[in-house]
Amino acid sequence: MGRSPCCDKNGLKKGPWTQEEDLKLMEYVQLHGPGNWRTLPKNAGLQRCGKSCRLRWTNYLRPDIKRGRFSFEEEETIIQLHSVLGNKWSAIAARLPGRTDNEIKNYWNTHIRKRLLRNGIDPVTHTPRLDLLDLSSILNSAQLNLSNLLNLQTLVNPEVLKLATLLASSSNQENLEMLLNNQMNQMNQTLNNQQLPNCIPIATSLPNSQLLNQESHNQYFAPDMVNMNNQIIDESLMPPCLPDHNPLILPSESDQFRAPGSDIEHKFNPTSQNFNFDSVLSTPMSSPTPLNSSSTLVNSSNTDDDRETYCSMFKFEIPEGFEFDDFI
DNA sequence: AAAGTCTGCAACCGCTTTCTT
DNA sequence: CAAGAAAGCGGTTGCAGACTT
Repeated sequence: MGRSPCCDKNGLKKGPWTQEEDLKLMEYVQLHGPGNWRTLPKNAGLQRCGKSCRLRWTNYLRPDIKRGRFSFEEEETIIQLHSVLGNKWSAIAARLPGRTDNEIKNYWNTHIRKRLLRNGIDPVTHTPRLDLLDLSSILNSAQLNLSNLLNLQTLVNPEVLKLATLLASSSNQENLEMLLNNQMNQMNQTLNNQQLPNCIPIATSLPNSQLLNQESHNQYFAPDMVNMNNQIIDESLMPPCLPDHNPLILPSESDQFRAPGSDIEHKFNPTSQNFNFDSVLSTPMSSPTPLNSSSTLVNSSNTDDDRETYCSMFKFEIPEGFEFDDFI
């Protein structure tokens, strides 16, 4: 037979916890440690279900819980992880010390999700919502080479569409045309060269100050982290910023990088002293239009509602056969 | 100032997985 | 091995406070 019931549901209190109840629970857990929630309410003198006690402890009373507003880095991390893990809040919370899955879930639903929607990005797929994209204004642009777009229709770059959505919503037609022309130049070069087997660099105009801070960076690129070939990656060679859609996959030795608009290739080689991401980033772009011409639109402002996050320097494709569930 | 609406979040609900007997 | 409860988890709700009309 199975266990006996954890509690008799009749007569148990529900709803908000009082200070007295919190105190009883905290004192009991401090003495006996968390766990054994079945017998805890009775032993602690609480008229609560064990499940309720466990939730109260894990979501509110635990001493290591970080209180207060989510930082910019935390928010960025949540977005990046959600693009990979989806609504696996506990898995996301495991990588955000001091934050609970419930807290992250609430923050996602009340803040991040709304902001993504407002920016025309589907919060489920993390891709632009094409139904909101004003394509007619793009296609009617006098300066835009329509044939280029049509030729590239099989290479729709989600990053282009994402940025185009933002720009379209800002009614800044000039910047939109500049950006699309720039992106098309880059894609044409990629097409011509037929390279970059596993990794496609994505252009951004972020200054280095908006890359991940050290703490967040260390969470993903720990000193003992290995690449796909089980080789330990030198910390100094790790990317300065989280990859966009797959922050937990590091490049393998066969991966190549190229700065946007540049002809110079950089091969990722953890054992080489010649490779570093800064050299990729500092490679001058050959495009006639500086990408940072749109920086006023994509820069992070750090205000409450409009902290747009464009931390993506590189976008990594997920290797075939890679199992997220195994990874998690 | 009052009523209505919106927002944020703690807590609950119900399903699935894990564990105990 | 099976039954059934505990634990874990994501979705949803209810309510207090903030904001708007």
